[in-house]
Amino acid sequence: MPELPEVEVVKRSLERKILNLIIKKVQIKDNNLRYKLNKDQISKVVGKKIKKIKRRSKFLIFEINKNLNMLVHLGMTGKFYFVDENNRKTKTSFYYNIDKNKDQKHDRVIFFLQNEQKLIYNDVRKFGFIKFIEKEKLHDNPHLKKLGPEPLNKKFNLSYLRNYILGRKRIIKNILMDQTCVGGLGNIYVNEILFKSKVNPKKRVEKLSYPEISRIVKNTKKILKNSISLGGSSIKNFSSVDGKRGVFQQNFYVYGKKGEKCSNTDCNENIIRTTISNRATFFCKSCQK
DNA sequence: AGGCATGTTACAGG
DNA sequence: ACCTGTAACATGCC
Repeated sequence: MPELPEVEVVKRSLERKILNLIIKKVQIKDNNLRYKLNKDQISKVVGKKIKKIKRRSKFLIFEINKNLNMLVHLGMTGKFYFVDENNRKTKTSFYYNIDKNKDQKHDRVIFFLQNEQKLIYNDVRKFGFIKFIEKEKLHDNPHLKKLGPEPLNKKFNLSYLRNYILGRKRIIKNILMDQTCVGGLGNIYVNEILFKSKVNPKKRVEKLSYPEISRIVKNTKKILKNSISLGGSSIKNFSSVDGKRGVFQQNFYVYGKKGEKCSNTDCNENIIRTTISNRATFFCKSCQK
C-alpha cells in the first residue's frame, strides 16, 4: 500500500496522537517481520518519550528521547492503529481494515503508551520492519544512506534528473522506481506520473527530451501533493476518518485500468497492461510515446 | 486453482 | 561497475 503519500499521512496522523507520550511497554506478538527485534533494543525504549516523528521517502523515523531512533518501513501491508483501554479501535485516517478479528490476527508489535492507549503495528505480509538505531548511527544506516532526494524537495528538479539520467541506459520507469534516484515513489505513482507526463514507461532515458523530463518532475510533485491532500488513500481497503472509501483510488488514471478507455478526451485507445521488471505497468500506447 | 498484490533485496548473468 | 530479470519473502483476495 504505502508509497510516499500514504507514509506521509501516517506520519501526520501519528504526530497528532503520540507525540511526547512515554512508551510503557512493548509487546512482540510475532517477531517474524523482515528483521527480528531483540530484547536489548526493546528495553532501551521502555520508559522513554516519543519526541519527534520524521519521514524519509517511505521510511518513518521516530525520535525517542533524542538519542535513540526507531526506523519503520511498512513494506506492502504494514499499518498502525490504536486501541483504547476498552480494547476499542480508535478510528484514524490510517485505519484501513474494517474487520476487527482479521486485523488482530496480523498484529505484530504492540506499544503500550502513557495514556492507556495501545499503538499497534499490524502487517499481513510481514515485509515491513521496525529497527532501533542510535541517533549517531542513523545517517549511515544502509537503508537510508543510498536514498535519492525527496521528490517534493527542490533538490529533485529538472537539472538533477537530467544529470542523473546522463550516461545511464535504462528505461524511465525503472529509473523512477529506483530509490537511489528519487526516494519514495512506488509502482502506482510511477504509472500515474508517466501517464500524466505522456511518456512511455519503456522509453530509454537517453531518448527523453528536456520537456519530457521537466513534465516528469512537475507531475511527480503535483501527483504526490494531490494524493497527500486527499489523505493518501492509494489503498484498496483504505477508509478515511469519516468512512469514505478509496478517495484516492478514484483518482487513478491508468493504474489498474487495463482495457478501459484512455482518460484523455481526444483519445480512443484502451489502456494496456504489461510487465516491467515483474511489476504491473499500465499505459496508453497512443498518448505515451 | 492460479494469478496477482502498494516493497525490498539477493543473486545470476550480460 | 552498471544493468536486467527473476525469485524470494508471507498472506489474502478475486
